[in-house]
Amino acid sequence: MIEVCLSTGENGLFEEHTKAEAVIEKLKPELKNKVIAVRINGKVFDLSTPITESCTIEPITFEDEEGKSIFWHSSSHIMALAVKRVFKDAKVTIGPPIDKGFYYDFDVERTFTPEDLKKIEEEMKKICEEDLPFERIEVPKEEAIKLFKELKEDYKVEILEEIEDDKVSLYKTGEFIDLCRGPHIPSTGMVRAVKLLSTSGAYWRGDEKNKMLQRIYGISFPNEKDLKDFLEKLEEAKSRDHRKLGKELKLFMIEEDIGAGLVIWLPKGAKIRRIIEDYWLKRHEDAGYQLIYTPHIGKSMLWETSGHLSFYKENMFPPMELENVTYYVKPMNCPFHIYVYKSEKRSYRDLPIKLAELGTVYRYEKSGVLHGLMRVRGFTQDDAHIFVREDQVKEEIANTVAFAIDVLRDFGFDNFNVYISTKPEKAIGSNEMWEIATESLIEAAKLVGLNYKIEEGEGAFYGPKIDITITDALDREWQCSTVQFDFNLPERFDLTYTDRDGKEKRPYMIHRALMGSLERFLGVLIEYYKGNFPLWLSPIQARVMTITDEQRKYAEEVVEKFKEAGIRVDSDLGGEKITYKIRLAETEKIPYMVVIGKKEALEGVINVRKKGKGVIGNMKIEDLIRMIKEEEDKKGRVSN
RNA sequence: GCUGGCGUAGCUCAGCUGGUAGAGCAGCUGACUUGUAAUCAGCAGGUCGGGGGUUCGAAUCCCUCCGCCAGCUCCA
Repeated sequence: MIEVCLSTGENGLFEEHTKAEAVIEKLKPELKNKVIAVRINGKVFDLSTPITESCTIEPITFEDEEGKSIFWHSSSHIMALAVKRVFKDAKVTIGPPIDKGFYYDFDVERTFTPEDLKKIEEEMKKICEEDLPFERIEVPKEEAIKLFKELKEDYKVEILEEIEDDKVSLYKTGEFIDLCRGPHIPSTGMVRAVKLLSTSGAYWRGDEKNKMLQRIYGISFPNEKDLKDFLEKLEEAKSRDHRKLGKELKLFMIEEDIGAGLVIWLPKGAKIRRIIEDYWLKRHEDAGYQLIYTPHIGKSMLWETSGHLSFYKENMFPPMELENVTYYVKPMNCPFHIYVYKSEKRSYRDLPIKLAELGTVYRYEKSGVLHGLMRVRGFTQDDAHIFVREDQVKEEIANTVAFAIDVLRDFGFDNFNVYISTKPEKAIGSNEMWEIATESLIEAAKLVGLNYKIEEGEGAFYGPKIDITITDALDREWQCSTVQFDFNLPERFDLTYTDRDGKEKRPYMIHRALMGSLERFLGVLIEYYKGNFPLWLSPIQARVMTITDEQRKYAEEVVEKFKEAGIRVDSDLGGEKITYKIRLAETEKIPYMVVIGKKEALEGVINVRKKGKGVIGNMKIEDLIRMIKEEEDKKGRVSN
């Protein structure tokens, strides 16, 4: 007999080789049909695993992240079985769980149509009703290769040939056998709700040079309700899509006739941008940056020296030639900033020199990657380059990261992801310098209290970097802030300063952008706030509206007073009913609605309604002005 | 760029298997003068993304280009 404990506290004595599921059924019957797999001594196993020694078993359910992964992984096997039933010649490749659901890649003669998806989904439901067990089979690798060769599953053979172990595990579900590490749910009956979401092409092993396979994405749950909730959330997410809201709120447009990926800022969006720019300017001057302006194009020699023509050419707009000189539209601002540095002889006393610019750059992005404001071909970076001495590296990086975070917090962002990318295989600069720079980035992150992830080897060849991403409505991450160390450009452009000892030394350079690009930043802001911008960013802060024509004159006086107080106000004094005007203002997401009727005009007050909250009541004009000012000062650091 | 889907009025969308376009909102005009999320009536608005083809006839079928959406790849 062996003693088995559950992590939830129960324990009991069992025969050796009792299966994990039997143990759980005995000790904690309420978990039956809920437990997906078990963890024994830190490792995850199938429920059918026999227990061979005394141990503690931790049941894993769908509530656990790991449980979801297993559940969805098993769902992808079910999908593969369904596809094999519907399309006999389909070859299977890989099918992992993902963040929300699963996919499986198939090699098929023709692509899947939406009707095919329906058929496959129906077949999956059948398979779930059949309640087929997932059987684990361990075989020698050679035997597995032989098996998959017979089954003509070339991709599986290819994967097997790269596996080093002599023994591999297979999982059999119905007539479908897949090479798989496991673990899996006990049987297909556990999946009670399944929905196939989309198809797409995907390169075998993610390599553009390989054959394109057909991928099917799906989601599944242990009950119908979870699926319903999931689909509702998807719908909800769509409603906060910045492309939809941008159109509805008239913030920006991207017009086919003008060009893909080229953004037009409409008056209201432009207003927000202007507010952001003014704020940005002030913050940068306060932080010791010097603001500059540089041209949009530069001679090819510039880009040869910078290395862009050898490392970045495929992302640059094609050259233009006039008077025998070739020019390129700038994809980055750095070379220009470097020339500003070079415009004077620099002393060690001058450093750090911080040059900032809202620089508009153009990059060729493949048509398939364009995405609203998030990925465009022309955008304005809130760019800056900091030239420092070696002994200033740490401090300046810490300052810059803290600055970035502080700015993001003003915009209301509080949970972002921070990534620190370290030295890649191909890199320039000494190990020592890489270490100092990387260490500085890590220290800076710690100093500001950030949780960060290290991305090994993901740095640029010229230096390590720290990136801060913000998540959009559909949980896709977008990089906004970046602080990048550069050992390369100072060398290429032969930057120097005269040190205390009279010798010429090479400065280090830090590229940084806080918001990244104003376009992307606006996109992220729209989704984050669902279009309900905090007051300091609202293009219109208050709208004055009248109940009848009689109040027009008084209303105009009220508007004037708001304007004098520096509040962004507009008015709706037309002949429509007040209910209509209110509805309009609500859909336009105007924070404060000022209603003026007979009573208010008579008493010289205003009636105030707050968006989404309803009527606040009557007050003096000055009271609302004060309220607005106070709210404005908090910027995004308050939830509204 | 690749795979699939899609492109009809300013916006949101309808238009069955081919028979030369329709609604709501917005716009304009007029009436209504209204108390916190849609007052009524009338008018106007479209080379059905561009080009080519099949057909007696194309928004509808085919080809091609452009753009959009999802994903892949990329993202110095």
